[in-house]
Amino acid sequence: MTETASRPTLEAVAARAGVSRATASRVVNGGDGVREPLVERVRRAVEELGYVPNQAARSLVTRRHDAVAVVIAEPETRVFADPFFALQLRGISKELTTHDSQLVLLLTEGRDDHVRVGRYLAGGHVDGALVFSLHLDDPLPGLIHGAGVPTVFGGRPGWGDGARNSVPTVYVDCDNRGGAREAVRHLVGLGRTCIAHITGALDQTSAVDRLDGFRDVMVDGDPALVAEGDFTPAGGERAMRELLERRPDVDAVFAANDLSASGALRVLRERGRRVPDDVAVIGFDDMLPIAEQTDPPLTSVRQDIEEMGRLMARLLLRRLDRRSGDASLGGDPSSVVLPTTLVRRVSA
Amino acid sequence: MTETASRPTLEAVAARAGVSRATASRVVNGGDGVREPLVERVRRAVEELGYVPNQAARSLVTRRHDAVAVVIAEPETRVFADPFFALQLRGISKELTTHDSQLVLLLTEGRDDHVRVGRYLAGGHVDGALVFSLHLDDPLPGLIHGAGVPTVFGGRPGWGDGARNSVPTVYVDCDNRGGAREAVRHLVGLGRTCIAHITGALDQTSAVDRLDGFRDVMVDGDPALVAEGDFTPAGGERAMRELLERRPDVDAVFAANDLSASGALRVLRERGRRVPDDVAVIGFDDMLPIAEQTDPPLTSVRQDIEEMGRLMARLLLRRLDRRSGDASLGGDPSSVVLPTTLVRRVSA
DNA sequence: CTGAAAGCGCTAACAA
DNA sequence: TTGTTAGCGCTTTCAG
Repeated sequence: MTETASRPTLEAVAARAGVSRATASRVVNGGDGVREPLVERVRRAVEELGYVPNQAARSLVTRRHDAVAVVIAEPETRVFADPFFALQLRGISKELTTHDSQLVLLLTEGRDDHVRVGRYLAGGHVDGALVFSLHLDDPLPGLIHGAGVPTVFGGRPGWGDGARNSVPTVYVDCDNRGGAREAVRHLVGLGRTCIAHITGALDQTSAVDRLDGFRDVMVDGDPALVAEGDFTPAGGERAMRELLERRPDVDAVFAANDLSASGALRVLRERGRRVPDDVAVIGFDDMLPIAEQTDPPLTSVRQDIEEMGRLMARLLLRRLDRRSGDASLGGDPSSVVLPTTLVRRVSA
Repeated sequence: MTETASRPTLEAVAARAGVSRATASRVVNGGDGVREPLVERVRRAVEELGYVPNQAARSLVTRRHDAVAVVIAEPETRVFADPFFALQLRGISKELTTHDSQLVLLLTEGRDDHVRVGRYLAGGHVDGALVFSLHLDDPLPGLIHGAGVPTVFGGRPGWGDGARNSVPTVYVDCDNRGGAREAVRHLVGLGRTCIAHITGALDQTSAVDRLDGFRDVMVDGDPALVAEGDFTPAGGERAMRELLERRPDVDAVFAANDLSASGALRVLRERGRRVPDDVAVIGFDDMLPIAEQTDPPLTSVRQDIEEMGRLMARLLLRRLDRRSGDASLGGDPSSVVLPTTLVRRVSA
């Protein structure tokens, strides 16, 4: 035990099994085309020696890394108020795990970080990237494209559905616009006549899409009934105050997410408006720890966030497989938009 | 542009700069002992070619990976209600970034995952590990120790401060016990006489330590004034109800974290008890998005979570540096316990 | 079906 | 100070 504790190599496994390194390698990588008895012997040797392949050596020759970068570009602290990313990560992690791929997390906070991330991706350390939280003016997509790494985006990027330099953009998103429409229609169905919207941060497509959904239903709505928020509770409060000032007769609010809805709720309570009697409120995301804990519990548009994460990973992995020969899987995967559902609670 | 897009190698850089591969390597790795003009030439070549070192090749010979695993072992969904992990991750990420180290995220959900993580760590893919959220019966520490990877734990592990097989356990935690004492003393100072405690999940040391702190102050307290929670709002509600039933005269509550405090607050409101007039409430963590959003805003024991993450990473990196020669840095780093501060808001 | 041998791109002795 | 050279551990033709 006082020997050098260096881990056993394939060489050692081969020696112990009485085969060549090549055969040992074949067995370790699936064992196709090796006769059963040998397979068995190698397996045993692996077991006994506690052999684990050296990923570095393997990558050096295969040029695969079995690792995927997850880039979260959120300069604001929003990330932390919102369980959103944790859920996505969980979904991604689950999917990657089943494919024996590792998750390399890249958090960025400012301009410098972008450069760093770009370099890292260009460095060929990972097989692909999953990228979140793009803002409209984000330099990241450019850097990523330059790096030439297969990428799937979380949320529709701001540059439109089209191809970008002949590489089609693949993303996973929920039906923000449709979900918003459903929420507003529900308010209409409740008999509300003065329906307002608190937007999200309008440099993100999710906020824009939800606003569009609102307008789809409220054609000819009073522009004063739209107040700009930023997805935070504080933003929701501010917007709600504005709204109350501009249109005291407001009887319903659709907020761009649960967090801003919770802010709105607080202002309404403070002003003595009863929810939902005086003002009905609907959020978006159906983030359980928020929606269920507000007073009153929040009606919200649900999106399956963990599933979105899982799907992103799956699309990326499929694309990677396709690349490395497995031509079977049909064409290049394309973007996916997941449906939403309205979850009714007390607030509307 | 239609050429093979394979990235340039050191060889190419050397050729372009008119030096040997060794010299090019030296420059890329800091350039010590290379004469200025050559350094300059190599730098330029790197620039022009857009050279990025192949990490796999480098690891193969150096046996360093410039990567650290972060293991979050939280089978419950608590992770997502709580911005806790996101904050720690941010701290860790910042620190790792300044050391050019990568963050490999390992999320585990069940027994199988533990095995997988153990194998991964044993596989020598990373230089070290940062491990969170241990529960008392967790098999992970054993696996990790077996893997022989330098590790720093987040939160005091359950097996005591001592060494484990001659390797001292290093962890970073906040002063849970002291913070709890301060909170309870504050309640006493407020003139409260019937002070209750809602515990966290008692299979975690943080919950046990906070309970101990409570008892430090409330020696001879009525055992009926301690109700078991689990760090969730639902657990907090349940515990609060019990408490109200067992001791209707309760006039103060110290909850093991903000989430359970928020649950308690809800029950108190529902029962018509005014906070803080009838019952004073204190939480723990001072998680802003929670503590500031409750009604009324929550007095809480603050711990600097991001700093804890940063510190964990720093300790680990120092240990790694020490290992690889840099003997300068003094002895092996030991555990750190960070102080807490009581943040007064309205609830107490 | 199996083995021998040639590298993948890089660092680190060792020579010059 | 710089260059030469020998691998790091693995996969993958190519013979046998």
